[in-house]
Amino acid sequence: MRHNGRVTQEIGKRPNIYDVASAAGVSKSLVSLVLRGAPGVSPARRAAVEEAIERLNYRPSRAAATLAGNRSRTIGVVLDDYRNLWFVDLLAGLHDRLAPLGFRVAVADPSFNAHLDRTPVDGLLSMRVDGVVIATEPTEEMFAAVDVPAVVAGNRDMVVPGADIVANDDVMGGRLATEHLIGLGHREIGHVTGAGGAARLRAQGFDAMMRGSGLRPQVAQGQGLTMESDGYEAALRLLEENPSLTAIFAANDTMALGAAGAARDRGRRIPEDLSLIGYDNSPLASANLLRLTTIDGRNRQVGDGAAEALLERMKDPATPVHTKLVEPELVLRASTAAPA
Amino acid sequence: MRHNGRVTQEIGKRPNIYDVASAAGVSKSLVSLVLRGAPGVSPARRAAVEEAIERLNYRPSRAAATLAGNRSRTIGVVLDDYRNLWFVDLLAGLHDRLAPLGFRVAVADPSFNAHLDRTPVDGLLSMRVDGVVIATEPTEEMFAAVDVPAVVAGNRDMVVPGADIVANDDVMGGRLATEHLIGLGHREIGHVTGAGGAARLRAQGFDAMMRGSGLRPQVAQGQGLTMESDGYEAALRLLEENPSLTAIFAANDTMALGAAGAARDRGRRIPEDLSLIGYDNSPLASANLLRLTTIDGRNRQVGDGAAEALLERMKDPATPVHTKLVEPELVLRASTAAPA
DNA sequence: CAGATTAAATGGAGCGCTCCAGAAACACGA
DNA sequence: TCGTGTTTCTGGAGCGCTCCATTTAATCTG
Repeated sequence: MRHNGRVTQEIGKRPNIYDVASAAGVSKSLVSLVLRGAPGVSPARRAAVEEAIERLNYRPSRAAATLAGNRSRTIGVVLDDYRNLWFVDLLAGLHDRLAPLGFRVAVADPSFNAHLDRTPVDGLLSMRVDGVVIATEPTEEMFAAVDVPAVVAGNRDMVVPGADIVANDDVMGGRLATEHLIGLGHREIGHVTGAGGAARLRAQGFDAMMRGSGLRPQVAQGQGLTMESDGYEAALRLLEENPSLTAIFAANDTMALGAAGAARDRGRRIPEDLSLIGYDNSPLASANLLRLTTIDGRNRQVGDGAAEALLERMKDPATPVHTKLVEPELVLRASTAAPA
Repeated sequence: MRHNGRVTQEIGKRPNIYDVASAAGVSKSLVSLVLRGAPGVSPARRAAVEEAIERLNYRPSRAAATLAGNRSRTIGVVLDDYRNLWFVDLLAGLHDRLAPLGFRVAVADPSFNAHLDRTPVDGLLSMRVDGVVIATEPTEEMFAAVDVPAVVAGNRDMVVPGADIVANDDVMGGRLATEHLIGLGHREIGHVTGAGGAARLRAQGFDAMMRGSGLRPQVAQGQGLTMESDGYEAALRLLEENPSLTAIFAANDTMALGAAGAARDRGRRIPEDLSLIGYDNSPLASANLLRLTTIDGRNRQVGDGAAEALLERMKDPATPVHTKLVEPELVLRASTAAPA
């Protein structure tokens, strides 16, 4: 009723669906169908609506669509830290799987909480996301709030009840890295680890492989998390404790960078005097200065799997919770070689 | 009217503002005031409302708030590429300035376009952002669409009409880096540059400083943009063309990493045989392996300035367009030294 | 070619907030 | 006690969509 008398759009006002409808000579409902790419719209009308949209420079209101539809067609991703680049492929994987289905991806950063929001999840729930990907260590507070399908990406310490887990197989990756070094002939191998579930599992793979081969696992943990400086410091300690060490497996590429610094500072050339292997296959690893042999966790696949799990749970919330592990693979570069 | 008869919230339904209102024994309008942190609410009622919110686990609908208020209290940021970490400080600066005023920050990635959206700006406009920060090279299409206050962060090739520009002073930074090398005693200095406005200006600063000191500017541009491999390749060329080169200034830290690889491959130690200076003061620069002397563009300040400009233009859209340059500063580390 | 079936298009009723004009409650001096 | 401000609080009217039950148009079938 309010719109019946309107023939032209008032100037200075953003056009809405009614403006488009009257410009195209159709009903607002038809415009809505075109916007959502629904089937069962005649080509002629669809074209007319699209032309009107173009002509009016119309842009649909996400807010109205979300409110009316009671769903945002958006998947929220909780991120740790932008400096750790593993999330880039994760996002790409999520997007590739979700975009064709009309879903958007929205990122929430724990450090960027808005007024009243206690956790980044609050912000996402306020925007009525249809699902949540937790790509950080979950907290009690966080998952107490979640009432939409959720999946935890990456291996974590805490388990979120009701959430699927999709991650690369960190234990296997740790084993793979260690196996590679042993295969090269190394016997004195150190592992630089950090805090967090993924690092723990990688260490576990290292430990299992070493013991399985009758070798002594030597591990050093950085003071902090899994940063460059932690890798540096831990590698330094490793090298000090056992000067006959010929290889180091770092829990991730960033720590491997730190380990490379430690090796340089101790006069050890890579790979001649010390083999070094990282984890993540980050852009860093392919740098010419390092040419770092590493493990690729195939995070794009993890993103794809996370999207898959979310989609399934959105269709049927009663789907039993499951864990999906993506097989990691060894990426050979120039930082590992047979011991002298 | 629809809500008058409702005493308790139906189970399984998300509570809304009316549920909170009746639980707290106040009107929905009062709840709205509390939600927005408005003044002029008695402490007693405010507490009652907050208690009800807590008890019902109520989470306001952003969609409804945006729709009703005709504004989202959100600033959109268009990002280039997550791998280039300069945006991290930019976001932090934006957030710190904006969050206390109740604004959120939403990120749009050009590679992640949704259905119907031609540019990442479309997505942001659909969510009715109150302002846009363009932290990437703008395109014609992009700014044709923008009808909210906009600011371009960083120096770009294209000028967006009506948008303020906030950036670090790349020319000055280029001059600073070059001055540092000259001051150290270097005479044969090369510059590794890339595509894009910022790189061009940094090269300009390099050029000016070299000529001003009566030295010959030697520049090599990578094939691609400003990636590690481009830095590697360009530095290799530089070293080949002029073996007596004693210092290289790279357009950013990532390219500097590439240049460090080139130096290593040509048997040049840093800083003994070759001084190297980067730009951006990224986490990479502080790595122990590089200890890279670099220029800090103070992107946090840039973010702050961008927020400031947006806020001003939101208050008064007629504010004349202006450019704000943040003074960069030299960060001394171990990759530069006097020539042998 | 009438009747049945299917496809295409429509109008109304919300979704959950904000904004605004005005009502109610409170304060205070004459 | 009563005006007269000054706070504080309230109800109504949308915001621009989606969803759904219907209507209308097109197509088929014997």
